[in-house]
Amino acid sequence: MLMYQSINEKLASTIRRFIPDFKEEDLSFDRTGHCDLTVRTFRYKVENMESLKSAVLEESFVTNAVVKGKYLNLTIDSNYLLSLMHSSISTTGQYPDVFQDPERVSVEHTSINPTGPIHVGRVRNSIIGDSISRLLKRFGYRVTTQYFVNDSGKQMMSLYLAYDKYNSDKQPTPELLLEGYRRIYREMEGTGSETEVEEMIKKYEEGDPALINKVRKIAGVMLDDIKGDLRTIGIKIDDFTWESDFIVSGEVKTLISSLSDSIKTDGEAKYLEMKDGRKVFLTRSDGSSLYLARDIAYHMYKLSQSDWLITVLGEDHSEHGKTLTEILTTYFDLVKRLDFVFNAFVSLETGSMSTRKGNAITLKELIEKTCERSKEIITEKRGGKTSNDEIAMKIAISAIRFNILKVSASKAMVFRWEDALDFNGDSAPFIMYSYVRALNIIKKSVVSSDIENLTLSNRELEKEERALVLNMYTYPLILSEAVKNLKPEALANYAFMLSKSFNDFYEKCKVIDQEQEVTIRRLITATVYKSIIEDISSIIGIQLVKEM
RNA sequence: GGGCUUGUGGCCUAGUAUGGAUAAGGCACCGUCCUUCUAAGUCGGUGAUCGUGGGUUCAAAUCCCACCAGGCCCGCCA
Repeated sequence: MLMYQSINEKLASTIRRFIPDFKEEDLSFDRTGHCDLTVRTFRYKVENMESLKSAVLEESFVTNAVVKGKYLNLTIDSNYLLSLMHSSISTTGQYPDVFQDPERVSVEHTSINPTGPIHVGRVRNSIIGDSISRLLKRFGYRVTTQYFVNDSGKQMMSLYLAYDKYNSDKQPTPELLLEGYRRIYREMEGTGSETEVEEMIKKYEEGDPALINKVRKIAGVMLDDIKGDLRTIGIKIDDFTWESDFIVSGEVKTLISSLSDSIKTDGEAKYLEMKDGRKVFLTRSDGSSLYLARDIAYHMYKLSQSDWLITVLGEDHSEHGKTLTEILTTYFDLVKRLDFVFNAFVSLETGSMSTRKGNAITLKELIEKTCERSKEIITEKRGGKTSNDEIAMKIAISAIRFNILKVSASKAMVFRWEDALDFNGDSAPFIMYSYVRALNIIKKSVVSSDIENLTLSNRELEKEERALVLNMYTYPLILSEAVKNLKPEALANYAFMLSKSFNDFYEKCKVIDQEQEVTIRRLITATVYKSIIEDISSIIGIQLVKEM
């Protein structure tokens, strides 16, 4: 949790001396160019705006106040804000400060069936989930990331069966498995017969240890491939749980019997009736369990070790999320916090992506092309000098993560190569480049060693400098909102806005070779910017570089 | 048919939770700025009935209702 206390809180309490029911939300940083911070008084009866103004002016950090209709427009002392941020960074190493929260949070994401390599459509879920988990860690929570591995359904059985039928004499590789998977689906579609797979599901469900071992071995090959791809873009998952574990351990059976008072039956199949009348099935009529039953068991498992569960799912699972929530709250008296984040799909201009159809753009492919493009640009910028592969890779990965994260999760995306390979404007390289500029200023400045002990004068700042300081000051608010709404994309958008603001500062306010007091102040400004960008980058997965 | 969700300049997006001042950016296009901390940058310009129609309000991109269009779901699949 953040230690930060904003000046808004202090101001609000001062204002309450005149307006007892004043709410902090009527105090906001101004984006229309009238002032720094505005007080809106529309909702309240204010007899004397002038006396409110004088009271607010008593706050040392308010340097000016102007009444404009129902608005009270304030100018804030930028030097004060800058010194707040600077002292936080020099004493604790970061702004805002943070303290460890004992609450344990579980973040489940990705959880794709290991029937093929991860593709651009799926990786959105991973990027959002990973960013949320890093965001909560930054906020002080104890976070565990989770992946639920489906090894018991039709898709997994088909993958295994295909290997067993066509390629069992060969060493299983992701490519070989994928080829067999596509082939067996074509055959099943052709013959219309799925009996072989169905029999196998039944055997699996009965807990046949030899079969489970073999299927997991095959699934493991694909899963390792997925893990490797995720690792490349900086994503690590702590805990992998296999669906079949809950079948083998008998937890699914225990769960179902614990629900026996509420369960209804259709023939031999067991289901629960939801409040809206929907029937949700837990078992088939042959007694085998269904995904919902196993996922309830999985959620119970996660609940046993966490205080707050977050599950990132594709939007096709939104009904499932609703069902789970209803079951956990009504039948298991869940009091812990349970959140689902749904992401809309990424499609191609030609339509949806599908591993089975083979028209998906894999993450590998995306990384490769983006990296190539990145190398090209570096070579171009450096005037033909050799490019640095490590820097190119970091730029590529950051660009990929940023491009996918920056769009709100609920919004459908169309993947276009031209957008993916554009490193201008609203992109990670823009932010990374601004960061390099800040580093260069700090590196080249001669007074940097004394920066810890400097005091700021009260001299008026340039417009661009003031704007940057104010924008940086709001970082903790952005961070808190992102946590509250589970919207890591807010940080991506903020990082871009802040970098744009830094670029304005960079163009207009020279740091080196100015009057010493000006140099120092601007150096501190650049240092705070550097710190915030490092902080955000570690959350949204931008891999900063020292030169570009 | 029912449910969920999205609709903002030519294209892409932010803002919608908690209504508040001339709707904020990016791409593309036209023009500007490198002997000064890296031009992957800066500044200026063109370009918006915020899907449509009603309603609530002193005030609506934001709240309510209806409609239109796209996406997703409505399985003893996962």
